[in-house]
Amino acid sequence: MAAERPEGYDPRAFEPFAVTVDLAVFTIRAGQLHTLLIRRGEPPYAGRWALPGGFLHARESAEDAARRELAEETGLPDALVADLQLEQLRTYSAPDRDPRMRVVSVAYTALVPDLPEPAASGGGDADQARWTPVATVGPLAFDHAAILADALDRTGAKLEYTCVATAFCPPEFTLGELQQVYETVWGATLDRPNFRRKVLASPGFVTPVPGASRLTGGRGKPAALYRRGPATTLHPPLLRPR
Amino acid sequence: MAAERPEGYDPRAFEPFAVTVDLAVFTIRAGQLHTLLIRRGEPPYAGRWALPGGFLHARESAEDAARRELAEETGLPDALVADLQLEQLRTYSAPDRDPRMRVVSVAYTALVPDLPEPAASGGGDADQARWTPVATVGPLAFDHAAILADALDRTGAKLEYTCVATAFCPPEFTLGELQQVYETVWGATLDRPNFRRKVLASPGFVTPVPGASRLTGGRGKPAALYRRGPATTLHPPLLRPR
DNA sequence: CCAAAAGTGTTGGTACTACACCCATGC
DNA sequence: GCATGGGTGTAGTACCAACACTTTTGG
Repeated sequence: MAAERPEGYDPRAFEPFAVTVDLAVFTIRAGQLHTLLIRRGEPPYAGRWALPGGFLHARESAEDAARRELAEETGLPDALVADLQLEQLRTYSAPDRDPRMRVVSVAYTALVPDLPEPAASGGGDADQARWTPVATVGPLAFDHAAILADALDRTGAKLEYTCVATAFCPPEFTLGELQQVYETVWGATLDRPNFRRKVLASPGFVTPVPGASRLTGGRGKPAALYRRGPATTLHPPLLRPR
Repeated sequence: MAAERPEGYDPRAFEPFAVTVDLAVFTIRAGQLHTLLIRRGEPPYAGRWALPGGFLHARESAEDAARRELAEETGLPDALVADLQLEQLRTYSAPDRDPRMRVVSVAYTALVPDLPEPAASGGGDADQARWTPVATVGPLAFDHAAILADALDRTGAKLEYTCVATAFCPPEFTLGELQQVYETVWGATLDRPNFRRKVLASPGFVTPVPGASRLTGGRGKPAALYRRGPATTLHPPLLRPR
């Protein structure tokens, strides 16, 4: 309550916490949902895989910190990272989630198109960063397995009623590629004609690139290309099969 | 990234933050959506209304802190508060959101049935706590107006696809009362026969109390009574009128 | 009887599922 | 030609909004 708010910097007036961000970064590679993991070089959990993340700087919001960490981990230019899909997931604050000290972590979910493997961090203490299929993720450091599970749930749900699926695709994509995003994240197969109609019936979900087309599997009719549209929510929603 | 995680309690390894919870507590009184506000007794924002909230204790999760503050502000017994609807909204971390120091706040939304006016805090420095119609809320302290707006958006959306509406009702309620919850939060009128059918068609949303009935407006046929059912999500969703 | 609130029935339109079918390309 | 993937058409169904109607109470 307001009565407890500190009136200055008196260190007795509040408990000091460290605040971090953790990132669940998803992409689709070779028809499988992957997440970016880094391998810890120091205890606790040395050698364990963990979600990328880090401490908030002194005058930085959690979202700014998340974008900064994302740029560092993926090696993407900051300009590109600035308009990537980034959504606050939730905050994890169990007192014992970090064995060393009290750390409260704000988790974010990022959806990115297929990117090159992150450059090995030159001599850093995190010895590697790697895209890992979510199906093969083993035990993670801290409570990161729970964060990852929450992020997966939320991402699956968001596909139903928002346009975020396009964040997994390159700037120009085919409806078949967009459908594969849904099928991969949901682990379900969808009817192609109906998927197509629902997407095109949602105003602002995708906009056609006139005249452009691309062969996908080497064979078959070249598919028309689309770009992400201006809409962010999906009316009506594209519901998962039961 | 993991490399930046502190290896011990070295105060130079991380920026110290204060962590608080803020609560957007909603109830329905006399057909209007109300929120619980407290009046600040000290600067900054002395005399301004603010959301209830407070600092995390040393070994307490954000949700535990939110329930503790909720019990303190509403005067409800802890046992009752333990199973009230409480949902993490999001975390607010702008560097300047508190003029005195760096404070990161985890916001929660709570939905409660109609309660008595909170007892005046005996000689505390927060001089009053009061239920206020959301339509008449003026400027608030800190970024609490933004938190309240986010909480309203989320609550309206959650009514569509979850069963939380029953949290606004007493243990036994009529379908008319449940419908008023939707109409009040959404600011829309619904068709009674269709509302009734949708609610009863959602398995586990409500369970009938056999034989029980109650007069609502003094006149008219007494309405059957229902209790909250075991379900938490609504299939199919109960969508807002466009 | 009348007003008010609860509850039931019916109907027309919309939207969606599940298919069958046609088109364009590589081999 | 045939396999493969893109794209169109359509019939049956399920759902849903709108509104007419019946029931039960108080005055």
